[in-house]
Parts: sequence; C-alpha cells; structure tokens
Amino acid sequence: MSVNHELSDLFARFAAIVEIKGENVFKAIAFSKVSRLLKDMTFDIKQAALDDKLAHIEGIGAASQRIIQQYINEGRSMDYEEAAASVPPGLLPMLDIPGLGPKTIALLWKQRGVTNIEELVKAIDENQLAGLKGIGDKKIQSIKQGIAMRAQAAERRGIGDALPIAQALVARLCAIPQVKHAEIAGSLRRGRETIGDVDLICSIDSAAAGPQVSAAFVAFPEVTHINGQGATKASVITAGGLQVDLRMVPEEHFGAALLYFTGSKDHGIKIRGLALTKGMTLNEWGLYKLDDHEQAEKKSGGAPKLKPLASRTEADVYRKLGMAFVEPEMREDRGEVELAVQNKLPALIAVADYRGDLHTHTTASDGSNSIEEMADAAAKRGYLFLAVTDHSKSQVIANGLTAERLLKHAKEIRRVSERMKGSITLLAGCEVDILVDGRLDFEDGVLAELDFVVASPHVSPKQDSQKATDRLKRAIESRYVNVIGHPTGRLINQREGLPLQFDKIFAAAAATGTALEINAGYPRLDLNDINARAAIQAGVMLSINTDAHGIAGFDEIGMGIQVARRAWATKANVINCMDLAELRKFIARKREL
DNA sequence: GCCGTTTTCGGCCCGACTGTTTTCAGTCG
Repeated sequence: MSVNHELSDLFARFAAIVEIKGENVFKAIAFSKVSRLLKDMTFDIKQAALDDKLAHIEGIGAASQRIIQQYINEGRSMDYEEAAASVPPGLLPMLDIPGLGPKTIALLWKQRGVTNIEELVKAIDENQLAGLKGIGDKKIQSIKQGIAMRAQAAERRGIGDALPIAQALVARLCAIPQVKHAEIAGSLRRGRETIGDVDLICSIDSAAAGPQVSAAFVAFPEVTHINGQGATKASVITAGGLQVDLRMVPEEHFGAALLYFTGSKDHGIKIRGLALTKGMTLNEWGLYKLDDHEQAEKKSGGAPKLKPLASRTEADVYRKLGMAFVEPEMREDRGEVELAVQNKLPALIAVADYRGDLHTHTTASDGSNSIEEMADAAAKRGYLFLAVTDHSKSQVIANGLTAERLLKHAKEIRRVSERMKGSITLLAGCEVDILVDGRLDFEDGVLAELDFVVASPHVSPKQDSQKATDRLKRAIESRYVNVIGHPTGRLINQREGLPLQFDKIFAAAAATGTALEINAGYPRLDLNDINARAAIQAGVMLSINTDAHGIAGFDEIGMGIQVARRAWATKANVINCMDLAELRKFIARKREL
C-alpha cells in the first residue's frame, strides 16, 4: 500500500475517534476530508512533502501537515497514537453498522462497557441495554439488524453490476400512474466506478401523491427490507443486498432535487456555501432568497411555502447561482466549482465525438463475430474507422495468432476494408502481449507490417512496482506500439492491478506519442478516472476502446466515455476522436522516432 | 481542524425520517 493510502486510512480512523469522543464535529469533518483528498490524490504525498508543497494543498492545514510530515519521517504519528490510545480500537468498526452512530457508540461504551461488535451482540442477547436513555426496544432491534447487514452494506458495488438494477427500478417507477418521470441520481449518475447505494429521483403529480408512490415503491418485488418510508422519501434493500433510496418531489422541484441528490456531497457543500455568499440558500427543494427562507414557516416533510428563485431544472439552479452548468461526472469538488464560476469549464468528450474503436477482436482469436460482422456493426454506429486487434501468440488460451496467421489475417482485414470503402476504414492491427520483461510477443519485422498496434499486459498481474513500470516503459518505447491496452490490468472488486509508477509511465507515453487506454469494458475500466486525469495533465493522449469480443461489446463504449468525462477529457485528448488522416499522422509520427 | 474580496476569530450545508420523546436527539445522505 502506498503512503497516500496508509495516511488516508490513518486520517479516516482519526476522524472516527474524534467523532466517538464527541469532540468538535468539524474536526472530524476536516480529517475525513483529508482522508478523501489523500485517497484520490494523483501525486505521491511523500514527494510533495519532500518538495515542501504540503502547505499548497487546499484542505490540508497546519495540524494535518504536521501529522503527514511526522508519518513520512518516522512512520508514525504521535497525535494519532495519543488519540487512538484513548478509545478502544474495537469501537471504530461499529461506525459501519447502519443506524448506529458515534453518540450511541459512546453511550454503549461508557454506560455498558461495550468495546467491540462481539460484546455488543452479547449485550443485546443478554438484555443489558435496557434502561439506557434514548434506547428503546425498536432501537435495539434495528441495531441487531444493522449488525447482520453490516458486511453487505460495507461493500461497494461495481457500476456495471448496479446500473442494470437501477435502470430496471426506474422503469418500474415510470409505470406508476402518479409518477411523471424518474431518473438515476447519486454516484451512479456521476459515473463512479463503484457505488455505495443507488439514489433515484422521481417527479410526481402533486405532493399529495407522495405516500402512494412511496407505498408502491417499497412493494416492488425486488425489495427485501424497508429501511424507512415517508411522504417524500423511501429507502429499501433489494434482493442483492443493494440499498436504494428514492426521493419524490413535485415536477417544479425536480431539478433542485436531482442536483441535491446527484452530489457529490463535497460539490453540494461548495455550491450551497456559494449560495450563502450571494444571499441565497440552496436545498433539495430549490434555490431561495436567504431572508425570505429564514422568515418562512419551518415544517418538515414538504416544499417550503415560498417561491424559489430556481428549482425546475439543474441548469436553472446553476444559472441563478451565477455559474456554468457542471456535468454530473465533474461534480466531485476537484476545482470544477471555481471554474464554473469563471465559465471556464472544459467541454467534456461525448459519445457523439467518438469516431472509431481501436481495440476489438474477431473469430480469428477469441471473438465471436467475423471481420465483416464487426465492421458492419461499427459502420452502423457511424464509426469512420475500426482497428481489428486480435490476440498474439502467447495468449494460447485465447487462440492467439502466430506471426504467420496474423499476416494472413491482416490481408483479410484489408480486403474487407477495401470492399467497405466509403462506409468505414479498417485498420489491420493486433493486441500484442507485453511479456514479463517488457519485450513484445512479436518481432519488430512483424509489427511493421500492421497499421495499428495495441500492446497489453496480460500475464504476471502481481509484479512489483519497479519491474511493472520498467515492463510497460519498454513497451511504450517501441516505435510500433500506438496504445497501451488496459495498462494496469486491474479488475474492479477483483484484482488490484500492476502497481505502476504512473509519473514515469506518463512521461514516457507523452514523450513517445503513445496513447494510454481507457478500456471501456466492465469490470476493467482501466485506466481509471483519477489516473486518466493525471495522464491528461502530463500531456498523454488517451484511447477509449471497448475491447469488444463481439458486436454487443460495442455498447460498452458509454462507460468508457464516462470514465474519460470524469477525467475531464475533451475530444482533443482522445485519439478515437481524430479523423482518419489525423490518426494516420499520429501513427506515422511515432514510427519516425 | 480549516479558512478568509465582510472575518486571523467565528463561523462551518441542509432537511427527512425514526424512535423516544412530549419538543428533540441521533442518524443518514
């Protein structure tokens, strides 16, 4: 684990300790934020500390800098250890139990001596919690249930697993008569690769329809447990253990609700803070004039009896806030709010900008469709070009091509391309294996016969950092390699991937004119959003490809584009958005090196 | 703990739902 991640975990634990001890809540919030910053950071915190740059990072103040500095120098933090010594370590995991928060945990500890989950279970079973202030029978039952659901709740689902479930629920919601329309919100809408729960927003005929829609929702056949249910929101657990939260609002508040529940939390806090500086307040019902809102009658469970300045669409709200519309994928508080205020947001790449797939397979190796079928399907999608890149000889299990078969295959690809002239251009290519030491699976003489080369690591996914970095660098330096396919080899929720030193990889790729892939196939999505953004900042071109093994695979391009959007990519950053002449120039330039 | 075109001190985003209470605290997102 990198120092960034070690420190991220340390700050997360520190925040939990502060919460349980009931110290200043803002201290806990500040440490949580530092934890998140460290987790998403694209640079090495150790290097930043050596370069004396810690003070420049927004959100990391004097106290956190001291902790980081000491941890880097001595491998420990006295501040943290002192705090940790004052709280039984077994209390921290209790925060993961749904329905159980820091206040109750502290109460259980101080009043009943509970110091870990096992003791909590025992205390419940032996009826030791009776008589605690604020803890009744129902509360005890909900804690018991929370313990049982903890393991499932803690696990984040991959976007590829959660999206179909969410889409099915949206379709069901739309079939309810009182529902006007429904949309996915939350981290799923922002395109995060894993999600903690599904957030759905629907608009209803009138506020009065809320309870009916809520009742219909919790009665869906997928629902196995109801967390809560009211006139404007409901929360359930579905068969797969996935939590789904639904908000219901009248149509005129839909945009504000969608904005609020798309998040991220940090983006929301930033723009609500911005609203305050402009004498307005923003909540899930709309953007309001602050004075009016403070005077208006306060009641829970419905829209304020007050005309909002904006609420019908997200665009309305952003406009009234004096900022440009922020695409959902950018709403992570990574500088997008500041840019939106100055109207300087990048124009993110869209599916419509995409001109062709550069990493695909056919029946020649392990694909399920022929060259013609793939070309046909690509042409029907409006693609201008398609690179056919079947596996190389080391991939025996995938029916990898020998040099001889590859060259014959290339001829066939060109023949089909000729036949389809005017509709689509095929590039005769190969996905050549990057061997353990960075050599390629074919000699230069063979690769020189091809139009396009993707080089990918398949074997040895657990190499150490130095070897893995040298391995990819060597492949990048080959004049015939145009794209490094799925550079880390990670699989979401299954495999970590190569521990690359990204700064070195990016520098080599930028210097040689080699594109790095965002593999759009789930569960690869590799490079991920964070690394892709760092690659762009280092001047690297990206290539987004489906790695389709059949015509249905082309459909996965959407998820790849979404990763690129999360990386703030514009079409100028992606070689798949070039026209054919530009792409050929991109290839030719490297061969001249 | 963090931050500053009102502030180096005094704020820090906001509301719904539950359960335990008779007006609110805790939790969640």
